[in-house]
Amino acid sequence: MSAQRLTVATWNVNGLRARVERVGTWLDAFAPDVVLLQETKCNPEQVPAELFAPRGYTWCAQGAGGRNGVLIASRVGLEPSDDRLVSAAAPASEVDLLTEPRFISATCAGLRVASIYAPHGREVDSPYWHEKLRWYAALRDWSATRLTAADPLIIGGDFNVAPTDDDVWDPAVLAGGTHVSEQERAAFAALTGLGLADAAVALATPEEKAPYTWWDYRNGAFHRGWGMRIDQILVDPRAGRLVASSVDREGRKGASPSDHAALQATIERSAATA
DNA sequence: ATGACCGGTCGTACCGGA
Repeated sequence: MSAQRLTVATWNVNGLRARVERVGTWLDAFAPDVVLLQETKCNPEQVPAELFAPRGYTWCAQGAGGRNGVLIASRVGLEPSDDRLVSAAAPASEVDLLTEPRFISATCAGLRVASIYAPHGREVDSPYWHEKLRWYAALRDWSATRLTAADPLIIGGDFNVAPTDDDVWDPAVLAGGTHVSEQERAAFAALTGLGLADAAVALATPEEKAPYTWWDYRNGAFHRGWGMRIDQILVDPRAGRLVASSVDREGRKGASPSDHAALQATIERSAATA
């Protein structure tokens, strides 16, 4: 029985139009089968088509102006979905982040994949932070529904949560802020609690913990190691066996990087499930 | 290298990011 390997990669590019050259270099180097981008900061019609078509990718995108924006590109087939995140609860203030382009899903090679950009939250207990939690509840509900469907589920993106203290450079410095609060961590844990594996954690070892994916532009944070692991790929075990995960630290170096590094995960699917 | 941000915008300062 043969096996098929499939690599899914996620990257918050912080402006796709400003990152065309780097994204192209990265696609050529890693050749991911499925690409999940966040913070494209452009409308779908502004997506640089020359990035994808010549490399054999088809893509779909959500975007509205110069903020947020998510995209899925695939070279193993792509069937877009118009699913949206829906909340049973109304927003508690005039702020409604479920209307922003932070979620898109598609079916690629028999897998349902989603590219997500979780809200930042700004400050703990602010209206934006409460919206972050409401957004997470909607993502959990959507994920639970998808896990009852036939196609295995993979969700990748910028979750804007560091799931444990191991995922930040200094818990004491960050205490009291967003990304590390008990409520945000519980919201993230509700997703893994559905049975989705955090790929980087699943493949980490005692000697090499799951690597950071984000470093602040300011204060030389990257070179000081002041990072956080806030980008994840969550994998339904039905999708296959996790065999590799890596973070492209090189892509965070040099001139004009994103403040996020790309994260790749490779699964091995049996021929029976492919 | 001992110092340190960036993209996008009805813009040339400001917002939002994490």
